[in-house]
Amino acid sequence: MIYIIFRTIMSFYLGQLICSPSLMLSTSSKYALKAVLYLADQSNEDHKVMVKDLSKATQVPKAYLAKLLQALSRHNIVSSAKGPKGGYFLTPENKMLPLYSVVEIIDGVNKIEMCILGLEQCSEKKPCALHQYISPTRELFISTLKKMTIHELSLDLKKSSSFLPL
Amino acid sequence: MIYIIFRTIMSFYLGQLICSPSLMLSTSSKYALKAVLYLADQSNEDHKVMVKDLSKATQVPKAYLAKLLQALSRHNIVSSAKGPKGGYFLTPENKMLPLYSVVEIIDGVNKIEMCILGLEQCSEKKPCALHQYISPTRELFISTLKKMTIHELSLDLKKSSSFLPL
DNA sequence: GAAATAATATGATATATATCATATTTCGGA
DNA sequence: TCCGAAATATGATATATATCATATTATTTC
Repeated sequence: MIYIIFRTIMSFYLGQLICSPSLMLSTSSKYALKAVLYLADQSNEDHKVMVKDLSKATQVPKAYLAKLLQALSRHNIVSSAKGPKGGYFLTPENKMLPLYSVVEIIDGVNKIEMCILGLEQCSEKKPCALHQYISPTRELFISTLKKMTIHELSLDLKKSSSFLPL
Repeated sequence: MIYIIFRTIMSFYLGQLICSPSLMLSTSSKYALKAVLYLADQSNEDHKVMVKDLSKATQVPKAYLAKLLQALSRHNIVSSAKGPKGGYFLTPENKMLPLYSVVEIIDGVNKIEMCILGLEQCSEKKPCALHQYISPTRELFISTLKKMTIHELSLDLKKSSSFLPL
């Protein structure tokens, strides 16, 4: 309670919210990516991971993560098995998928490709004021997400050139 | 009401929310940028624009826009005058500011520069799995926002190489 | 084939964000 | 110098998003 009040005061002082989620991706997408990353590193057909453990490893609330994983599973981005010895895992085929697939399912294509100002009418032919300047960034972002496969990322983790999230 | 139900069903079907805000920037930043853009094109010291009119032009709810403008005004990103003949406007100095200033005030630096997975511990030295791949995009994004001045954008509008939002 | 396990499905709640409403201050003009 | 216009400040409400809780279904193991 006191914390909330403090936060509110500080927020006003700073003219912004504290500890708000970062830009670029939605919180949901971030959570999903974290989970997929963990699965890429730790799971396979013979070693499935339960939401419970995924939740601990990624610091994402269990039930919320479960919903995200269900969506991914429904769209065959991740694999799952019910019952004892069950859990989530990634098949080699899953690992070949680009990160884009994850974001696509969670946030949706429209969200990813939408004009930066959120203008429906904005297009190459009738660009908004920011369009031409932001286009390179957007294209780089999207092509990066499309190029990077889950597998690649897990290789980095194996050779320790990157680290798993807490 | 019916609409809400329809939306919910469709959302479930698609596995995602419909018409959700785009990525990259927060809705607030988008609104603020739209307003600033309009001001850059339409206002000067002798021709101030009231929130009411800004609201109409940008399709942003009046009271919400007011709050955003107040924050910008408090931080001298935009100028304002109270009373009759008052309103918001941009001075030449205001126009020299980069778009980054707007986003900085509305979303905050932390939000802009935060790790894409939202990991506090992520850094050059201890990068998360996405860090190295996303860095170019992030840097391009930030440098673009820092380079583009409000003035530049208004020039585009004048020579009609871009269009004002509805 | 019964019991336990874990994903799936669904609904309810909390929090953050966006939106609305109203009071206060400041300024210009009659 | 008083009235009205407009920004400012603040609080209240609604909506979207994130979080929690529970019931259902499928699968393994004994």
